Amino acid sequence: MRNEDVAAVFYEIADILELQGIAFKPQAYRRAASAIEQLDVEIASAVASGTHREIPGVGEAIAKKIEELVRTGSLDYLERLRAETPPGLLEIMSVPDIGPKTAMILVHDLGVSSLGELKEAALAGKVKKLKGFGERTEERILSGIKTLESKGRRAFLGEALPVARAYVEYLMGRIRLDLIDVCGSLRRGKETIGDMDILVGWDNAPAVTDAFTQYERVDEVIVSGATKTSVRLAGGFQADLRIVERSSYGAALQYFTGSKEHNVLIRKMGIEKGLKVNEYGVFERDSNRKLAGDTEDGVYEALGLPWIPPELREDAGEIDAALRGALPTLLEPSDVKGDLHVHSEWSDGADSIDDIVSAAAAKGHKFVAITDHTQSLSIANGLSPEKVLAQIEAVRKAEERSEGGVRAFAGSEVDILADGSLDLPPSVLRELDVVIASVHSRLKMEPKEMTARLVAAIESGEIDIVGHPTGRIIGRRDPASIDLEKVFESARENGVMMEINAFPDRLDLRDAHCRMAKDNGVMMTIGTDAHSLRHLDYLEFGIITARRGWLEKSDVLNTLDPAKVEKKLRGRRA
DNA sequence: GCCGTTTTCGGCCCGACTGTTTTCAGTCG
Repeated sequence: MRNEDVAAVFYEIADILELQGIAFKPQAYRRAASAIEQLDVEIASAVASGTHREIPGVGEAIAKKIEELVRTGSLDYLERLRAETPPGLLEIMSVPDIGPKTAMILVHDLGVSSLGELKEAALAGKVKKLKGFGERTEERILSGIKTLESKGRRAFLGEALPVARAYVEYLMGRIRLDLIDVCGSLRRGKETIGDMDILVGWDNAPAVTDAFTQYERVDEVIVSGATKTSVRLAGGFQADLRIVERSSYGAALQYFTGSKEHNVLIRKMGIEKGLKVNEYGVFERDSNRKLAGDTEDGVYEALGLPWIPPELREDAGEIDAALRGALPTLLEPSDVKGDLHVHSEWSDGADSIDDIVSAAAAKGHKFVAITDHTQSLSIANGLSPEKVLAQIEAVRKAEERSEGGVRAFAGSEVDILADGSLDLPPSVLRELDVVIASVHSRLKMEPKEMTARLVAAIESGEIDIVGHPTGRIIGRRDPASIDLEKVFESARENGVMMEINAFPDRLDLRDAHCRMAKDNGVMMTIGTDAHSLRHLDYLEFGIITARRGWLEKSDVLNTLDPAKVEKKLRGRRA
């Protein structure tokens, strides 16, 4: 069982307990689930060493359940909970505005047992006749079901960020705003986004609300009050606007950035210090005197903490680290000097090497690596050994022709074949400046086999980087079953690096795995996996992922000057 | 179910908005 699988079990338990009207336990299970998700070791090895009991939020009862999950792959307790849950309840609770109480009434008093039946009942006007229900509630339920049907998956960070930035730009064009930020999971850089939160500090709330709801991409205004408005954008994406007085802006920014779990800890710290923390500021409980609120820095300072970067605010040990003065100095976008994974028209990319080098120069890169696919990936027009050698010459010439002073590395994204061997002979690999090795086939191997396959590639001594190490595609393909700690150990011993693939639907390694790699002493690289020039912009998402993985400048190869990058890469042949 | 410079028992973050209400519960973030 992977950490995500164990977390999913506890999230489901929390949902069912909540449905049963049980208080506090759901939070306890959610806290444990979230901690396990963020864990920087494999849960199985934590159990093996007995350290799973030390995970925050994991006590005696949950520890036992983790052991059972790791040992048997399933959990009796969850099976029992499922069995006693009326069918359709969880599904019905997933409708916006239907929580545990409402869902229970619908199932019991109306006798519906699926979303479809609920919709039918609402359309037939049966819902509004229930005690405590009315016309508006029935409409809301129908609209909620419609939302659910049209919404589909969460958006990738790479999709949502440009939409949010366009919205902010529009608002700033309508009204002169100096205090406006995107907050929520977007500001924290989560890999997928449920909805976007925009915060505005201004004294004329109605004008901002009007501008917000009049945006051309707004399909529907869901709620609109004095300080809070929610709309649905074309395509089903929800956007929330909060307006606060300027003097509360920092507190609101902190509050609406979240995560919820991080904020709960912040407020508990406040309580211990006799303070009340809300979106308006930090107040003394007794006198209600305001201690902070206009800046986010000030809020943390009032609690005796340094400012914590949004990407770390996940209740993953950041508050502890802050108290100890041990927060990492995170990688900054300006630290990153180039892109280490780009495809050209030689394989399945859209652009010429010349155009890629020029585009990299225009973006201010100091280097770019051309890394096309190899022969066995015929679907992507993979290159034969002869073509690889020819391409090396082509890259050298493109670099000479270029005017931006960009160093162009001749590389390859060589396939790791099923037996762990590489898709190009050593004689060719040794001519290359950079060798990324990736798995593109037979992704569903058994964990032992897949781990051995990656370790064999790492131990070959012919590669620099493992590309998109888990092979996951967010929302579509699960990560391969791999013992990542074994892979990282082998990588450290052999001086091989792990890629953060910045493509929006990959982000692989993901945040928690970056942290795991770092803890295992492995160096990381960032590559866009660009297949066209506009994909070169994806570098940002790799940087955000690195930050969420607690990575510092010194953990990432891309922060070095070209000469030093080259020296490090040449190291594999020494 | 977890947790402890106030606690090993008794707490557990905080406020906006809505709808169906005569004063508040449910939901959300």
